[in-house]
Amino acid sequence: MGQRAPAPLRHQPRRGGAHLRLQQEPAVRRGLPGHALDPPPLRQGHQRLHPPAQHRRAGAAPPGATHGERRGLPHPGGQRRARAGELRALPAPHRQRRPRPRLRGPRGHRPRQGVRAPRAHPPGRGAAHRRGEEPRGGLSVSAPGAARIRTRIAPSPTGDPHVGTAYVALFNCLYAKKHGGDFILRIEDTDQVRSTRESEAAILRSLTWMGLPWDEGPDIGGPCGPYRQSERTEIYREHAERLLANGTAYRCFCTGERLDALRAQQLAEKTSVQYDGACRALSTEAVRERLSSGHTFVVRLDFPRDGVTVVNDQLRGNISFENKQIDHQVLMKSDGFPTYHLANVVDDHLMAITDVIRAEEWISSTPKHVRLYEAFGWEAPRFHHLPLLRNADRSKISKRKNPVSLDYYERIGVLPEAMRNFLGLMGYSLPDGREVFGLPDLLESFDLTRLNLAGPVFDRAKLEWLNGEYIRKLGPEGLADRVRAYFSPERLLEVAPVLVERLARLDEFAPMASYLLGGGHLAYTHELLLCQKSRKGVEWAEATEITEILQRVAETLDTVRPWTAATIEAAVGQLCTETGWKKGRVLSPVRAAVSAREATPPLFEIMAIIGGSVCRARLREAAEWLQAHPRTSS
RNA sequence: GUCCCCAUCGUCUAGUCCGGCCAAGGACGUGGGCCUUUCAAGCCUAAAACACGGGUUCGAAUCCCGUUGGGGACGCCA
Repeated sequence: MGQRAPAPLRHQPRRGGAHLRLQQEPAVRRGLPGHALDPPPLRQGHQRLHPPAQHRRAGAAPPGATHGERRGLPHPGGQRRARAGELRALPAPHRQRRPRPRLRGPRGHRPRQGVRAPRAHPPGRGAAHRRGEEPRGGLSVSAPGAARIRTRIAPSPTGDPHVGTAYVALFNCLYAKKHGGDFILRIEDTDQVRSTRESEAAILRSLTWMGLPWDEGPDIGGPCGPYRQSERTEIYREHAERLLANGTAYRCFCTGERLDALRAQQLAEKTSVQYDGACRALSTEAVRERLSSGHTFVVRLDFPRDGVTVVNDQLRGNISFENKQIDHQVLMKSDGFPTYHLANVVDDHLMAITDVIRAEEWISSTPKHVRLYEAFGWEAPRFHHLPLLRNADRSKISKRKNPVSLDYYERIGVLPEAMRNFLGLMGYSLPDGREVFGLPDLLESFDLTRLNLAGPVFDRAKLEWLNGEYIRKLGPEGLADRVRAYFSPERLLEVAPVLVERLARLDEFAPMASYLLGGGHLAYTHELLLCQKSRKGVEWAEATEITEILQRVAETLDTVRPWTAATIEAAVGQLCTETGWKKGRVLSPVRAAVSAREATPPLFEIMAIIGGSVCRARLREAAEWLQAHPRTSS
């Protein structure tokens, strides 16, 4: 796939990439109200295209496999869907992945309460839509009762585009395409303080670079828009109102100070840390009084103390949580914006998401989401929790221990197809053991239940080997093409201004621009990083001090957006005032870290050219190098 | 601390559901060798793992229980 185009999956909204267009039939209408969210049936002809995958885990059957099918039992047509509907809601042990009920939860008690859906079976999504709850914009992808598979990636625009986002996006995209469905991009910018448009743009750019096309999103629109949560606040407000009205949520007037004190106390007492429900007991009058006197408040989700809430994870089976362990989550912040929990449930419902495929870190808040679906009277989507990418020390992947920005990998010349392939190797494997493969190969046998649930370490050595494989496959002409795109005219023009005054001959351009254009590893030395040269002579700084400076600068630069010489200078300047560090003390090691040279064009200009993701990575790399190479003597 | 998830070479993994074909296979990395003016690539080769303890069974990497270890969550972040 690599040779044909840099991004084999063209961005073709509503049509899917050419290589991925396996099934594009219209959404199938099911005539059975009340079961809109039954595992959607596989299309006619699906079996021809894709022989049934072998499902290792009973509880993780593909959409369309009913209980009976999973167990290899006959299923009389009439009963079949109803039974499946029940099973979706019941904490029934048969749905578990393991052959025999593996009871979870404390003391191995079989969960009995908590999942309330089965009795008053909530109206299916179709019914809800008919009542006028269809997404803004009217158009209906999800016709009543439609079973078209819809997945989404919902990044938060609060920083660099994250490799974990790409990982989750990959599997969402594959799952949707495998089942002939839609893959939606939604921007979760409900954190007013940290969200930025620059970050959002960078995320869209990187996802496009990755070659994972979405069918609906903030840039291309779609029938369920807007796809930016900050533009949907009215929707959340209405929904919060509904919960307040039906008593599943309540207003909380507690101050931040009270909450902090409460948390501190609970920590000291070593009990579980959660809200004590004080405002739950507030009388209507008390609430009215506080409201009229202008107190700010948040809306919290009420959770009964008794019982158990069961989350059915498609990859893990049933997971039960004692309700008393679950906090009364804030749903609406005092700024009127929703928290992730509310926005995500409301949007997933309104956008007719059938399968929530997200990172494992969400497992523990899923019972809150389950409760929210119940509180609204909606049927929940299927949940699939992906393992977390890890650092070499097996902690959750983080920028402090690993470059995590997609922009970084693009800048250092990782090919998007290699990145996709590599991410596809994280926790996943093809049945035949192939390791070099493209999206079409992945799709052919794609089955989420093949995922290895242990968190995979993101191993750059293997990524670079894979990238080399792809480069070799390019051949000389392909390589020339790619390099031309990599050193694009625009990119050269960024570098030209700082070099134009410093060249005697054109051939000096390449060596002088190497650290500006490339992203690769720099060779650090103690002399470079620790020597502070001035008129007074040479002074050696302490490695620990320089390490700290480098780390603090990297940290400060994390949030700088847009990335320009001026903004970088301002941020570094501010850091210096805050810490009392002298500029010269800071700038010299920063220059060394970022360029591995003693002399360069003006520091902030070259940093702007090098790019934020690479600068931050180099600062951290240099700091790490210093820690790993303590200066013994001289 | 509480709750939850996970557990095969240093790393990515196959095998686990349906126990015997596994004295555990492949890949990255590492060591050695071949090829080659050199390097890379390629080829050959070596070292390298079923966390531990019980149980079930004729038989356990695979099923059950426990322990240990790792991770995540416990925000008016997502």
